[in-house]
Amino acid sequence: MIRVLIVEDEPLIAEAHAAYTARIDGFQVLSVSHTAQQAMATLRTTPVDLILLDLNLPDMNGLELTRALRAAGIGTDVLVVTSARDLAVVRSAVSLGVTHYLLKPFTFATFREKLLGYARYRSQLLGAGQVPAQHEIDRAFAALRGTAPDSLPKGLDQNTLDLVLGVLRADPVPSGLSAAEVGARMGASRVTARRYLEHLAETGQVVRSPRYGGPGRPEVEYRRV
Amino acid sequence: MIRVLIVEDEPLIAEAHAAYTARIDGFQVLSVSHTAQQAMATLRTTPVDLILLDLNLPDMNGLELTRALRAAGIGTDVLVVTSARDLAVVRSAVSLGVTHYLLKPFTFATFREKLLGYARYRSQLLGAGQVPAQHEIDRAFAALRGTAPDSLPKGLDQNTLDLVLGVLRADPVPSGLSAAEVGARMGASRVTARRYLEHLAETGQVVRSPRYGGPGRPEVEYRRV
DNA sequence: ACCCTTGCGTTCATTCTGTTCACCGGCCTG
DNA sequence: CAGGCCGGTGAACAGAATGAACGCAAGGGT
Repeated sequence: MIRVLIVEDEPLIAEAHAAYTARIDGFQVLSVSHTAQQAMATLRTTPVDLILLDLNLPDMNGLELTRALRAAGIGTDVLVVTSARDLAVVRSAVSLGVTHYLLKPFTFATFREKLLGYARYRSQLLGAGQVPAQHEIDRAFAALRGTAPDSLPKGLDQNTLDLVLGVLRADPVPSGLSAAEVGARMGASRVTARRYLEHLAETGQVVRSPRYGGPGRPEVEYRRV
Repeated sequence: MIRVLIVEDEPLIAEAHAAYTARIDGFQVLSVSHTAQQAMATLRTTPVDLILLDLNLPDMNGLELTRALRAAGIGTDVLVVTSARDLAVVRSAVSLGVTHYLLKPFTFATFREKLLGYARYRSQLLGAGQVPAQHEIDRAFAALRGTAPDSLPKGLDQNTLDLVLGVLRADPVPSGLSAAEVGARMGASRVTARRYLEHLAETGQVVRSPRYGGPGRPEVEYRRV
């Protein structure tokens, strides 16, 4: 059982994370802290395996808390949960040894994927015996970081999805593209392009809007957000 | 150009690592330290991107040096090079944010693989723009940790792998080949060809892309990078 | 109102994928 | 030398992803 400490100042969100964590086999929420001070105190008295850490705390930045932990010789693994889309923050987090970096908002599937990746890493290192070989270490590192992608609904293919996204990104005119245009540019049919565009629309990565003008039914154009 | 500091007490080995590093495109050996004190002093005055760190130093354990760096707010990335096959050491290293853990003795191929993995991680994070999305962070983490092991996974044979690579190289059309085509050209079944092509794809030596056209499910074509 | 035009949204045959499982040959063991 | 095991292969199969075809929806023109 992996013991988890949740550090999050917003009570509602902390509650949500706790509920998420409890739903995953092998994980157990040990405690919830709302400030960095509180977290430090808890960690001094209670053995914890993994910290779910919000970076935005009232009394101290989450990265500083991590640094303080490391300085104190506490090597507990940390999973950062934040809405900070800042490259410098990501790099700092990596250098401080956080196991994963999860951007808010996230779906339960994404959340679970990260926790399960951590569980894999853990079991591989613990189960490896006393004399790990290079390839065992590699496997453990890969389990830690190599993420199983959010599984797509049936009928969709990751390669094709990447192609569609590539076409949308590469479009010089940011006004949007119709399904037929996307299909032509990626070398597939309108039907296929549409399937993926609709998926992207449903998952909020793209917006649909009608394009009026000529005679006939208006076209639907898709634009990245 | 990635600036590298080598920290290794044994002069001969330090020299070897420096030579290895210099042989890899994009890496530049900035300095060599033989003690932790020396390394600290160098880092205070010189900007360094990556530290190749031997754990066994005369004046201080390498992990302690790393912890001291973090405590001092120095987030330089660290690649640990050691012969310590100790699980606790590996876990500590991870929690302190080392990018890779390389067991001595190693071949040049293994060494280069780790450095190139780091270079991939770096370029992905730097090139991502200011607003990374979750999947971009995931890709960067995967590049950092997803390693291609030297030894082939079970079920694969070096001779067959060479054959597949030969077929891909000999292809006059550089547009890519399907698994069935590769299989036919090497005199093996599609299933076998696919096994090896997928391995090559996972280790980044080959890219997969769908090939659309007529009715029916699209083919996957594999192309060397 | 009415028709005309044009693209949408869906269905379904088609083709290739991904996986499983039995087989074959070599190697170690008793 | 028999028997079991293991690593590598391919035949067979279930089903996944695509596009041609088609009826209908949604605009403009008169």
